[in-house]
Amino acid sequence: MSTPPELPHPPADSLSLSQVLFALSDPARREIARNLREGPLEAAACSAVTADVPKSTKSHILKVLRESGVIRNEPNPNGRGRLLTLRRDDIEARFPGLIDPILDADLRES
Amino acid sequence: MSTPPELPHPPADSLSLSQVLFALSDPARREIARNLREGPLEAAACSAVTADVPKSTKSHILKVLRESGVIRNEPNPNGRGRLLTLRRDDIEARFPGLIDPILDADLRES
DNA sequence: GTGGAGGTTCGACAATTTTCGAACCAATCG
DNA sequence: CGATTGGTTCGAAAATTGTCGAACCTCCAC
Repeated sequence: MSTPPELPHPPADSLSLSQVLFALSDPARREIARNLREGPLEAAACSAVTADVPKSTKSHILKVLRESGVIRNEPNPNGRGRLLTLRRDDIEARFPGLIDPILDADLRES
Repeated sequence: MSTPPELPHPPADSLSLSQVLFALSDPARREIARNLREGPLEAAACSAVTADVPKSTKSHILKVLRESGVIRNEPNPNGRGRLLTLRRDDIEARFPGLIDPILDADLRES
């Protein structure tokens, strides 16, 4: 019956700044967001997290990003696995100018 | 001899994005930063935190902000108590465009 | 169907963060 | 000199986060 893993996402107009900043305050989570800048990716293809971390941990990382509204995580329409999308427009609409400086900054982070 | 409560501050060129974002991911801490936008303030005059919170707690809040490099906390040159300053230029130099959207956003935060 | 591969959830435990009282410190005012 | 004001530091206890194995689910491929 019900298409199962349809995970909950916060609506675009109720994103919380605290949650977004918190989610992006972690390098690993930020790296994923940065991976999605050029477009959606299959979860399995996310570098740096593809790394040597147990899948339950990876799943938790994605959960924080999803629940904060930073990414969307949905079943891959055409293909297997899940598709991750940066919710750039939603974030930009609610917190104009916020997302780019954050993702740009990592390029020169120590 | 040494003027005592000279608290340590991270140098401008070594601010960590993770630490800055984390510090600003908390509404109370963000509110203080916002209070300092128009210029330095005596610590005792910080609204919202002047609120009903024990001083040790308030001091801890300031510590997180200071150690992340968001604010400077120094003895008040002319006057009693301490002077808080937003390290706007330092943050801007290291993470261009980051600070304003964050502080602006609170105006419309739920 | 059976067997992965890909992924979520749950529970437990470790690690970090928060909160707050108590002790302490420095400067100012009587 | 006290005493008061404004503030930091230190524990310790509470709350939140992070990590990871085990169990489970689901879509393919065979």
